[in-house]
Amino acid sequence: MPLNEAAKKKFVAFLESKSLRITSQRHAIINTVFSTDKHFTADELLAWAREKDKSVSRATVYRTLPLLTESGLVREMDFGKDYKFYDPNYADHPHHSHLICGDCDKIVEFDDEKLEKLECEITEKLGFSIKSQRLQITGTCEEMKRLGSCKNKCH
Amino acid sequence: MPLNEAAKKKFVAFLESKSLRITSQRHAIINTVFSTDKHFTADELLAWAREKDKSVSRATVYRTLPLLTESGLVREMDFGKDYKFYDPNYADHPHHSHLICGDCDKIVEFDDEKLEKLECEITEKLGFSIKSQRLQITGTCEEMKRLGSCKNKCH
DNA sequence: ATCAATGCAAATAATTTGCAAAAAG
DNA sequence: CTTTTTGCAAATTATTTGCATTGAT
Repeated sequence: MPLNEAAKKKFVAFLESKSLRITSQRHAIINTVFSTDKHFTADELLAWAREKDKSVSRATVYRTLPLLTESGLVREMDFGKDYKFYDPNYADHPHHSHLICGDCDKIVEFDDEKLEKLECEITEKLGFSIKSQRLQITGTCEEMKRLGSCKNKCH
Repeated sequence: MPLNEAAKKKFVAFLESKSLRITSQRHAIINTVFSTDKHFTADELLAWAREKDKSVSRATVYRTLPLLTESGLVREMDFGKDYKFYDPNYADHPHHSHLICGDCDKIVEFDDEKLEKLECEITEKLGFSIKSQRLQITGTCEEMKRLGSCKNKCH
């Protein structure tokens, strides 16, 4: 998957706006993060970044992750495991939601305008204005129920 | 807040169905959990349960929590802290969502039929059938923005 | 030069677990 | 009696942090 140049540029601008430095280690981390659309863990990010630059340490990964989330380009996700996942797709799809297959754990991301509008309405009716949203739907694969496996939808 | 007898009965039935025992410590924990509508941490639950039965240990709390979530009567929640919260209101409102005030951290729970229906439709369109859902909306209090504090809505 | 960023190794803190003793059914 | 549950204390594990050194600007 090619590097998402636009996202990288935004993050570099974010760092510069806070007078933070673009070190070679951060370079490796940034390039890794914005060259995938997969959810990743801190551990995976460390391994991938090290393939590009052997000098990246675990501490630097853990120190860079909060910068990425603070910039809004990456979002911390909780899927009930005891470690966190990070989703790099908020750069391109700032409002997306997650559908998780309860059978095979595959995660589908989706955007839905009607949903977005409804959430906004509900929020305003309660006296707030919406800032952000996280929706996780857990589902069962229909294919799975009919055929005993969810080849098409879930693998 | 009075004990939610119905929820307690359901959980006791759940334990019996798995031939698990109703010990005095579990009694104290169950009574605590179903006598509040607040989200709580493991640590808080331990403190509260100990007020009822001094012999409850941290280990027992941590061993009982997964039983509560497995029963579906309590749900584990992630609000971005490094410890988990537990929500005892799924017994009475199995589909509720959370609206979090970004200004004062107050959490409002709400049910919405239209939302539920829409989520179901989206899920089916993607080839799944819905099993469960978690929605967290973060908002800004209107009162806050106008008056500089959110007395009515948020405190 | 200056000040932020690094790697390392040690610290932190929530949660889990092994085990021998206690209690439920 | 049998089997589960308990408390305790030690273990686990993701993440954080102090510090002396390095590197970006």
